[in-house]
Amino acid sequence: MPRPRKRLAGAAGLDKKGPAGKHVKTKNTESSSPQKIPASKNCEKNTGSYWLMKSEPESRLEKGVDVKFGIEDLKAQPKQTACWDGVRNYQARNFLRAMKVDEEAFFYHSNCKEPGIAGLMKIVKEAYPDHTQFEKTNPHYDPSSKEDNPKWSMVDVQFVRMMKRFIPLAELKTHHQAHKATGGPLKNMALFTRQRLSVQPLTQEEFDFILSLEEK
DNA sequence: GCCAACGTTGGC
DNA sequence: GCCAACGTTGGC
Repeated sequence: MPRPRKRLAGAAGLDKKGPAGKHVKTKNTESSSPQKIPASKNCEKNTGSYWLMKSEPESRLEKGVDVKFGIEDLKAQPKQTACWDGVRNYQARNFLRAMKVDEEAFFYHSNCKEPGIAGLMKIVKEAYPDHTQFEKTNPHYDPSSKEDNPKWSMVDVQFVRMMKRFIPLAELKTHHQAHKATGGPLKNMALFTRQRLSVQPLTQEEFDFILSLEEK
């Protein structure tokens, strides 16, 4: 996305930085399907999908603007809430549009010294137009997007908690490789099979397995 | 800083 | 519509 990059925007009107855009900008075709995530089908609580969203925790200038936005930055926002702007990839955008309030997402640190999952957040506002696409000085400005038909969306996310311990990418990769060989929950994890996708879905099994790693 | 992966652009 | 060139993502 953009790489994460993102910046600013406060959620709900505050203006601070939001999570940044996380990665991806790109435009693919609108045809990427909005995805279908297995939804559970009942009406209990939390039957929705799980997500993983990437953002860069270390400073990096993009068009002169620092796109840093790590989990500590989210935690520091008013109400520990921020908008996730800057996504400029159609497939990632479609996942943003599929998110429902209260669904949980891992906050993944990318393009940094130690990449991996830093914590948990939840969706507190469903997709709405990403205002940064219309701001000429924003690193993710998209001159092809029109106000009356915005191309890009964002959601608001709220910090839930840090992982009990940071889960490094290298560790996830080790499990992914073992699971590919002998079967296991991370066998098809998007982090490895859809390498550059900054917003991605996780199955219940993937989510639960990753949470179980906290105890090791 | 290098570079592999992969999405986008644009000539034809 | 093909595909080479190019730009971005993001690990290492």
